[in-house]
Amino acid sequence: MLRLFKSMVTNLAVNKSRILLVDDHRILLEGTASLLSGLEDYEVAAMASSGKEAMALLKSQDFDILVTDYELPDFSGLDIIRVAHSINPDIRVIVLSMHDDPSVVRELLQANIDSFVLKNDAHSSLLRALEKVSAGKKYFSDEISEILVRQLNSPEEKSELSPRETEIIKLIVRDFSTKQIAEVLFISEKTVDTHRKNILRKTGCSSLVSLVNYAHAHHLA
Amino acid sequence: MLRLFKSMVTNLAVNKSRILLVDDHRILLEGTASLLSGLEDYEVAAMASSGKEAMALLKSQDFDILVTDYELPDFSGLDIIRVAHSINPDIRVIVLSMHDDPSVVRELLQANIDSFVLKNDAHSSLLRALEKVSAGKKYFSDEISEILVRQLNSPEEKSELSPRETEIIKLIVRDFSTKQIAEVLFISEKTVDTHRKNILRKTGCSSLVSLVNYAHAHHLA
DNA sequence: TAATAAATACCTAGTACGGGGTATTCTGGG
DNA sequence: CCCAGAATACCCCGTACTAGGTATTTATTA
Repeated sequence: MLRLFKSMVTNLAVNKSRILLVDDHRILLEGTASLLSGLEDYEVAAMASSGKEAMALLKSQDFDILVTDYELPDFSGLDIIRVAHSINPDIRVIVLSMHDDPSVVRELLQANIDSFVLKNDAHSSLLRALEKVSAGKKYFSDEISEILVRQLNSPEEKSELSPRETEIIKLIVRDFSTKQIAEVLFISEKTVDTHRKNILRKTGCSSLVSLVNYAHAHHLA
Repeated sequence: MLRLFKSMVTNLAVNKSRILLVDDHRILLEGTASLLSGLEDYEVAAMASSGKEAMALLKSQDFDILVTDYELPDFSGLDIIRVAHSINPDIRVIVLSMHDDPSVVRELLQANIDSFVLKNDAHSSLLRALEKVSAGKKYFSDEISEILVRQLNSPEEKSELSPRETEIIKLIVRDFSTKQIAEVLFISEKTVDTHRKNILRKTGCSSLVSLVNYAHAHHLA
């Protein structure tokens, strides 16, 4: 309603939805920005190629829509989403990810995102997502919807691992040491240690080597 | 996008370089096409999101430049490059990859590619690559150049793994400890230790965790 | 035969991991 | 309002791994 009013009295630029675009692959970042540059209702107000940059931008500017990658070098897309929501609870969040890992999808849904689009979808999926979330609706591309249905049909397949543990597994598989994990997650090494031990116990693994194998087998990496 | 694409195709001047763009992530594909659509000297003549599609296009049309991802679902980028070269030995090849794995870089160089650009480079790297290869020159982005230099500075490290080392990698991935490996191979723990260190050095891995990832990536396990 | 690579074995030292605990917030659901 | 689970943090201790070496024996091959 507010936007409708603005469109009547101000120029187009004012009521364009301000998008923050986040992806560590700058080629994709700039390409997507180029695709969106022709649209009337949206403008890419800023771009970031790391979690740190994204968070700085979120703190210094207002955005209507966050379009973010899930896999980032420094932070998880989830971290960025949490920060974004804490600053502006009404921000629409579209996650653009490469992997359709069910556990990731579940994590993100719990974070109350508005849309999930795979990078191998056509860009029309992204456009549809923008339309839908602008209208306050949710949008999930076909593959993601399938995953959702599959999860509903097999509730017993729930993971025993907590979100935090899943997060840490991924860092371990990416060869982050306990110390490094502590640094990027801003927690104590002792805490990471505890998580690691709990992960090994829950997965039945006896070492990081077997855990990496477990991660590959369960598509957690 | 369709309109955009059509305009790119119909807008062609006779001497524009015809580009075939290959990537399984269609969002990146279309974004990159959009980026290149403004250029005078090039036109994205066709796009493919799988190796199969790409090969069909290579057989049915002529292209001057192949811009391809390395990681594809059905074929390796390398396979496409070989097909491209076999059809048109003069085709320029730019590889756009996510990973800067030294062994992948080496493989690609042996396939006589003209340029290697990382996806997290700015798109200006891609533009520079297009210019260079059009002029018959090579272009490698900074990170890749570093890898090349590193390989030159350590020429004895073109090393492939010895049979014994391959054997030991498999045991490591199966979560055998140094002690256990020594037992099953009837050799000293110290020897296993030496092998393990040589393996880490040759593969460029820094820990057993990264080694397990390496093994999975190279189908050694 | 001389050179080379591979496999073998050992040394020292520091760091990280694995297994056993305990304990304090903090949050969501009943 | 309380409880369970999650996330946080710390303790000890022993083992395993990482990183820098050196050195011998055995094939292979130029």
